[in-house]
Amino acid sequence: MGTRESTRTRLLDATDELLLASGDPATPVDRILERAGVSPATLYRAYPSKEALVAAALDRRHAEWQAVWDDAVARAGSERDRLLAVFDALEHFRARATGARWCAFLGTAAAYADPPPVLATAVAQESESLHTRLRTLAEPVAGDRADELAEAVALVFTGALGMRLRPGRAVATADARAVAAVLVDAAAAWDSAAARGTGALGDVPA
Amino acid sequence: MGTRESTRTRLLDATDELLLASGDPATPVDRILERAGVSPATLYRAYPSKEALVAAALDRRHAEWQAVWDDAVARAGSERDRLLAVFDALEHFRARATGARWCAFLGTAAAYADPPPVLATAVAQESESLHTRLRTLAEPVAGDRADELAEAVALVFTGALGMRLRPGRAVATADARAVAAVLVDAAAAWDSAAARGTGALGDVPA
DNA sequence: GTCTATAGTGTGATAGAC
DNA sequence: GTCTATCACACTATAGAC
Repeated sequence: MGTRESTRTRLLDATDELLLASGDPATPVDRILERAGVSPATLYRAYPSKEALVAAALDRRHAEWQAVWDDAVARAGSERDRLLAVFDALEHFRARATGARWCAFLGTAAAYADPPPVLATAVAQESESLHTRLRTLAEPVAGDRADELAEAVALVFTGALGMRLRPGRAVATADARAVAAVLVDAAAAWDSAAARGTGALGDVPA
Repeated sequence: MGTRESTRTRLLDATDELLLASGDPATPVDRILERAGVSPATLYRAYPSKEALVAAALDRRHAEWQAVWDDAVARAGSERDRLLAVFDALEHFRARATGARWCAFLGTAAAYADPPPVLATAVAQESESLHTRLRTLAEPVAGDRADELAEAVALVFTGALGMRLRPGRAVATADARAVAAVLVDAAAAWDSAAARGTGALGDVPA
């Protein structure tokens, strides 16, 4: 399929570094081509459009993220820690060479009021897998209220990413994890209270 | 300084609707000019650049947001509710004619890896005032740990905005408020425990 | 034959002259 | 308010190098 270092790989690397990690949605193709050491013709034989290239880079990034997250879950020693492992994974993921300015997927979603289908799909897949996995990990902790807890953890997780856009107000991953831990423990209390058939502190207002 | 409906106002209105609310950072000037019924020359006599116009629109939006937030705080009946009023304000603010796709300020921050100074300033002002106000409102509830609680509320608030970028996963403002309420109550427990001179449940890890 | 280099096209934008 | 200079971008087409 290619030379020694596939041109596709070089294109994906350049896109990952220049566009996704830097979080500059206006990165022109020329800079990607230059960095990849690839000519325009080669790009457009490999991918039908710039957006398709970006989508492919997002897909690859997603797979890497899943792997990092899996490892973090595997290292965790309790059900509570397995649910919170998403924050440990984030710390590892961010520490890589191509850690993103805030989030490659949300950044792509933010760039388009009406995203091209190929990008909408890439973004939606990450959001879906985030929810599905959190939902699964929340179940042993929160039982019937796993959906609620998964949403709360996703909220804090997404908040930690978004806070990086606020100058001087980025939140340490450990702090976000601690905030989520309070929610996890509260939910665990609801759940065991429910198991005992009583209501508990957090029977939310409206 | 203008005709009957100042051209500046019409430009700001158009920018607010077309660029900030729709959350499309690539909105061209032409569409703004067309909507405002204003000629290019007029724009560039009023503002030195497109970015300066956007910054002015952000500043105006910020002032409106502050007013809505002030009202919500004034309507609240307890210190706890005054801190959580930021979510009531968000609900009101979003319900206006020009409610944003997710957030006009974070959207601007996301659009540029290295924002033009005039925009960086507009964005930073909103983030600063968010923190300062939350910090002040958190003090009666959390005492010494007001900073921590303010950061946690900002985290959930920003998370609620960011979740709107996840297709099908937007979080109801009321749900985000309920999540924040759990954190507020936990912090209040820490604070009163501290007042009694004991440690409490949430003595966070690292 | 896959790739590079380069030149070129169409489009649409910012900015400013008239 | 019209009109235009300049530019940058996505993408294509051609011709040759390894």
